[in-house]
Amino acid sequence: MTDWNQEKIIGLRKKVLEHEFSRMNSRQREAVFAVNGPLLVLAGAGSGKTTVLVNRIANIVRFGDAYHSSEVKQEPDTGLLDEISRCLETGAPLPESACDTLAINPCPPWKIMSITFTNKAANEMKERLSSLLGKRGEEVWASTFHSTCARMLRRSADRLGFSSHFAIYDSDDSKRLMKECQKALGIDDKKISYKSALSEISHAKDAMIGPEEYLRDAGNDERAAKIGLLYRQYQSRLKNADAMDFDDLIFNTIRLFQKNADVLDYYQNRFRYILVDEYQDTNRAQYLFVKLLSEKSRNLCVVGDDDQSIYQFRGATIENILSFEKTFPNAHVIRLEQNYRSTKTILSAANAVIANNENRKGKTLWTENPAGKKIDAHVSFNEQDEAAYIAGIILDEVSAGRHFSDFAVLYRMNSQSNTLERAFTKSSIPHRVLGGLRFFDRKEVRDMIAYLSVICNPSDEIRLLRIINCPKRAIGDKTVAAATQIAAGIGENLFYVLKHAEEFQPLQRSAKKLTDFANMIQDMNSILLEGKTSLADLYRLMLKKTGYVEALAASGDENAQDRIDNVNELTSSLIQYEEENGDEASLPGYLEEVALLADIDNYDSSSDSVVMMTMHSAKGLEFPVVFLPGFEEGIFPGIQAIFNPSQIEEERRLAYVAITRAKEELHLVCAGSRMIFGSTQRNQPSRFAEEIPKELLEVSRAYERKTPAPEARPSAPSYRTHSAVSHSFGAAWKPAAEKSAEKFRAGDTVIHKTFGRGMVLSAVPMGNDTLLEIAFDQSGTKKLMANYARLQKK
DNA sequence: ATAACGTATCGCCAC
DNA sequence: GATACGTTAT
Repeated sequence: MTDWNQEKIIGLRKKVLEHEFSRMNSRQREAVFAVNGPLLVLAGAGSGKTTVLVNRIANIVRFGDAYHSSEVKQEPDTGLLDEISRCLETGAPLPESACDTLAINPCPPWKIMSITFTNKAANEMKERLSSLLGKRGEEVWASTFHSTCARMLRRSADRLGFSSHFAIYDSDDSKRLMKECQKALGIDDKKISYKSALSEISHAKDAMIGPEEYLRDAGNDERAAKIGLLYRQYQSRLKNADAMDFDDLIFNTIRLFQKNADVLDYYQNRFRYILVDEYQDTNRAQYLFVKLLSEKSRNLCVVGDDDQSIYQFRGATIENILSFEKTFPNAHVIRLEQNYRSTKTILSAANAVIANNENRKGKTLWTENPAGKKIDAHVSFNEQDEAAYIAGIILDEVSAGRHFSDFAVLYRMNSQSNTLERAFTKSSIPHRVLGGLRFFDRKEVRDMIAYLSVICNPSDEIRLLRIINCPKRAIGDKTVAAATQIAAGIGENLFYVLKHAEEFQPLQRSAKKLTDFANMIQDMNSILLEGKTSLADLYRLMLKKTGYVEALAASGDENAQDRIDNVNELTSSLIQYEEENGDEASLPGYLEEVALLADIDNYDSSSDSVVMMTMHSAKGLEFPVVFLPGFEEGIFPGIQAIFNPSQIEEERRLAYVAITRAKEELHLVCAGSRMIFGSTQRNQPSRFAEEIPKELLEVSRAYERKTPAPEARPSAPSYRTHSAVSHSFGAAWKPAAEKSAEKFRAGDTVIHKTFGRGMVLSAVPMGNDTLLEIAFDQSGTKKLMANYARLQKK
């Protein structure tokens, strides 16, 4: 092949690749083609980072490093070259054979690891990979840190003295376990709360400090020494229960790598490319994990935004992103600053707010999108009015043609959701609340999970303790304490003691109850091990044997039916899991999935309802209209952050995340007074609202929306005026029950406050309300909800 | 010894 | 406002 030919082929190849990824901007393409070596992508909100990640993987799988390579594998025959040129001209997709010819060092998909933050993001990644790469896309390892580590640990669990089906403890289990440890060591919760102990231990694990080392470091510090003892006890109990907590998953994987060169070597060779999303939210241990894995290949790509780092409270360190270039010499850095999501107004507001932070890399997002509406900053009287205000806007805009699913309400803390929810229910606005009490956090569901865990692994003491007397089996605290003590004394696990209760003098009295219980668990364990029964059937059998549902029904609990429904709902969850995983399905597998589930994972954007969640959960999502209630000092920023500059910066980043979720419209709402933790507080509007340039805002106050009440004065309303106006304000918006009596039908002539006179064309009942189609004399035909359109019949 | 009842406490964000 | 604990009734 002549030099000339080679050059021509390389040139053509570049053209083809650029064409293949032509839907992206040049910066994004740069990231897609920068395949080898460390790469840091600083991706602002809405700059298309998921697209970049997915396409980068697709490029690696299909073309390898062809874009930057000067190598030419073989001279393609002229027929193929002609065909490629034709495709370039017409924009037709490239034949697969052409990809093969052009590719240099393409990478099999299973050699690529992509780590995301939530399962939802991982699934989205998998879906987009499948649509881009077909079946090959499914072979990419795309999951969260925790599931990736769990997967690796199960393979080599024996090296660490765990079984391959070890249990994963979530924070509730950890909490229970820590309380047991405190009890065992006689450490008063008032001196060292289980919370502070757990958080200390979590930090220690993040720094890769084990219990013994921690105790050594404690020295003369009495408190640290006690925590060290708790730490040691906690870990030894976890080990005995064949269980790991969330932090252990990362910690133990790193230990596994450090102590077993062959294992590390295997994974270093196996994964040629590693990609990490949301890198700003990784902690030290996660950084170490990624660093170890990529040491050989050096092909590490991390994507993140220092301005969106909102998990420092749980150990994420912004250092990881700020010092990436130092840690990985010759790292390539690419900034994505074009935003495709929001209007100019929203983006300017976000930029203005985040500019007040000191500690950041600094970047300014821009967009080609239109300026859009001004940001609505509204001051309402109290939290009920705030909720009513939001409900009112939603109804107005739905009447004007928006869908309920266009709206999101993002709040700082879950406890804010109640008032909002009540207002929505009252106005029959379909809505879903994410977070708060998750399905899998409900007591009865946790009980069922505990049963399944114990059936799977009877040495799981924490779960065993949870269910031993639930439903009531007349096994009391004293008996349990005695049994636990015996177990510790003879070095066997609790289950063994229960099973052989007759042999132990102190347990004589309750021996039968204990052995009955143990036998029941063991029977089901045998059935599980036989492997002939489906998980759903095993679960049904378990319900029958334990009599849990009957006990619930007899309990007289007013929510009994709900709880029974939840217990039964778990059957569907098991069936679904089995369907999705086929032969791979296993009880430990199911339990792992459940343990690593985040509530955002259940978010399904397809149903037409308003979604409510915390600002944290909303990271990575976008909505046409976003409401941010509680935009007040003391709520957001939260009271605990106000006197701490670094926490204020984190809150401000959260504000930045929240604001940039909005595509078209943003509403900042605050309340002049609010009931919080049982007492009424009067909060100033949030400093973050003050940081937005005035010209971007459209400020309104509650009394301006309605007919101004004569006693309402524009500045600092007294408590009296406030309550009076608040009442009339609330009443004006509260029409659901009263007004629905007024029925409209086709042919009626009506008057609307803003649209004027019109005639009802059709009336379709919808839930508690009626959807009206009205032809207005002036403003054309509109669809309105009868109860909220404030129509007058003529 | 166990269960039911009443009282004190404490609140965010999440894998 | 729920949940964890301590107290009392069986």
